[in-house]
Amino acid sequence: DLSASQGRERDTDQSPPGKTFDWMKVKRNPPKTAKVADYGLGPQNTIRTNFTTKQLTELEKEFHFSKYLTRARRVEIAATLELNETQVKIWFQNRRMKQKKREKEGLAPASSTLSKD
Amino acid sequence: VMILRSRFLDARRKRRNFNKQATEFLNEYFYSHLSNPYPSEEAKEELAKKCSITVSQVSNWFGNKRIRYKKNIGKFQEEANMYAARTAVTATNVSTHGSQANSPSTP
DNA sequence: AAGGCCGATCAATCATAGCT
DNA sequence: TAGCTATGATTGATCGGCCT
Repeated sequence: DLSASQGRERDTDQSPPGKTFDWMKVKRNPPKTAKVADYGLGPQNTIRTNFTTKQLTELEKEFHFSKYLTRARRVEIAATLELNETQVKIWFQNRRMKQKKREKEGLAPASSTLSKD
Repeated sequence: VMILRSRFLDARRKRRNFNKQATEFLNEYFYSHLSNPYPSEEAKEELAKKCSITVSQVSNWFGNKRIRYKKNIGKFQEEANMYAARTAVTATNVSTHGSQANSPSTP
């Protein structure tokens, strides 16, 4: 299946403002990475890791070399950059998505189907 | 320390606010689908076209809107009521025959 | 059964726009 | 001009689904 979903969606729900729907209650689990304070003193640990310029540069370099990682490569990079294998894996995943998005946008930023409205 | 300051110094980050009309369309969709403000890819494309922005920008807008809305629902009540009332009128026009004809403002 | 990838989204943050 | 809020974009990480 691809995307041949046809059909007009006629759901203009006119729900009463102020009501809390499920999507408003969604809560993501806190990142398992980074635990700055595991001394029992946890104000707000588990924060989004901030990659250093050095790490990003290295990751970027690797990405240019290969869009996908092999287990060995991942282990190696993780060790070198002092990151988890998961972080490296996720970084590549996000990087690929970013690349895709850029290609897509850079294909026809403006002008294309500028017919009369 | 100033180390990571340059997170990329994105020159691209030259943000530009959207047109008032674009924001109108986006908010219209958002509040008329408040129970599930997750436009499909197709819907995003339509909105992008109507607003003269990219699909990504539409996604960004909804992402920010959803997060900020649920973060402080109260702050958006006015806005919510405004758009709710707006769509209510539209809906009424379609299913009403009655009498009091009014507000045909839609050139 | 386990692990990786994709697509979408979350959530926090950045940096600027805009109003007071 | 300074300060604060509104808002678009970026990104590390999560969620659910699919595949191998």
